[in-house]
Amino acid sequence: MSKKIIEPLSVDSVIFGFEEASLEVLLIKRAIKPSFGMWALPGGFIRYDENIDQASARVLEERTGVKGLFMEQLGAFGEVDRFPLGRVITVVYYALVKPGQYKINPGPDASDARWFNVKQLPELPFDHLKILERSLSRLRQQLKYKPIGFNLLPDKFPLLALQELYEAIYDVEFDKPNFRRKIMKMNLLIPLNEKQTGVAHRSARLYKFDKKRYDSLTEKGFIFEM
Amino acid sequence: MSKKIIEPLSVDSVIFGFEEASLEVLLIKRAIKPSFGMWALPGGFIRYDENIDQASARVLEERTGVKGLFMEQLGAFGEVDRFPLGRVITVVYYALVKPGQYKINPGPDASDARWFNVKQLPELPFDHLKILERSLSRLRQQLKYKPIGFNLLPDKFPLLALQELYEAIYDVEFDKPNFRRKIMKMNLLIPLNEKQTGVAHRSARLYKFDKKRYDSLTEKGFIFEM
DNA sequence: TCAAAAGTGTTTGCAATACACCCATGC
DNA sequence: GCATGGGTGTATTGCAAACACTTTTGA
Repeated sequence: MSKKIIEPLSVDSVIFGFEEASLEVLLIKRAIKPSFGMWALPGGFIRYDENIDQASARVLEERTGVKGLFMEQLGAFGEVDRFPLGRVITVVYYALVKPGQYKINPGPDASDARWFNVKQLPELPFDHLKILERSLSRLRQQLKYKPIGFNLLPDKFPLLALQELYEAIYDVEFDKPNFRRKIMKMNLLIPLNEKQTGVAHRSARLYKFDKKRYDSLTEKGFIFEM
Repeated sequence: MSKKIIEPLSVDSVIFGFEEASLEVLLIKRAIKPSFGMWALPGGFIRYDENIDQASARVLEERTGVKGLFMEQLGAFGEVDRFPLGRVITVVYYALVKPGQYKINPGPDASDARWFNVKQLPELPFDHLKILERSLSRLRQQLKYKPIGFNLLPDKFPLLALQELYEAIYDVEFDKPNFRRKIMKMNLLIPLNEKQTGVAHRSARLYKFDKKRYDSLTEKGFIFEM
């Protein structure tokens, strides 16, 4: 595979995770200039023989070890002076990873990588803060009418985990009984014959997302709405 | 102003208009190779001294004569073989124009330009059909919770025009009294002391969109929803 | 037996829907 | 007078919000 890159074009990734009931984003500590040593979004350049989706998927796999991560394009960012060393336009993707199914790898251009709570971000270089804010608002928007939140949860989860996910991302609180009913009425969850273990209270039933059912309902005009 | 361009990067515009109660898109007839003579989306290259928004705004003004058209970025399209003469990634914007406030100009690379009903499109070159479909679905999505539909109507319009706009774009029918009440309850329209003229029925009151009120309501957490 | 979360039941009020009806205008 | 759209009134229904309540588990 040729590694010849398209010079004025990069991809950057906003990787979201949900850990300890709060929304987190994966940042890398830059080991290259410019902005050496700063925490920043992971990224890379686009090669001549791959499309932009593939470039983004490659970067995501490099950093998380996961193939086929959920990702979606946010858009292109192209202020004239956004990158100090030259005119580089970047295409941004945001991605969602499930807890415990990845292995963080800083990559060749970074000395470290870790999760940051989206409410406690370090100073970011270039236009990365703007990119992150836009990703977050797109995520919030998408979550309202697409069931992509399941990509932030383990395959099997109790209902409260789903509720906490929405509460953390929108910074609101829901009534548990009502939330429960709303979700169950959609018929998008498959109840499992498994329960939580090791909790200091009544253990909850686990569910998994029924993607097939969602797809078939969507074809019939069903619209997911939170 | 330097006209030096960034070679592997173009902008394309999906310009929507609302004419005769149906949603239309502006296409140009290509007067350059490749795909000479085909109807296609208008576009151009990005210059070194402008950001991508500016590049898109420039293209939009070239074709419609209107400065400051409503526009929003759809995203970047970058299949390896999308353009036959070389690797060109394009950043797409969709724009909305009000009836009668523009003057169509094919531009230097086209021999003609005209509106096409989105349901009766000619054959399009490259990935332009995919781009158009994605623009349309983004437009439908955005229209649901942002009052951008007013950018497709004249400044002064009767309520039925707004209803017809939503009906045409979503291909549904609404109950007139209910639609009316729903809109009026939002308090986003300023009733004018003007009426339609030259219609063969009772003339309707005209309204204009109250952008200031929308902005202030939005700050307070109001969410527009159709 | 207490804390904490799981899970059920029920009341209430708002808002979308459906539809009957009268009003104004041009031909 | 009749066709066409403008515009108002009102009954019905469904559903989301609020909250009281019982159940299960671990410590």
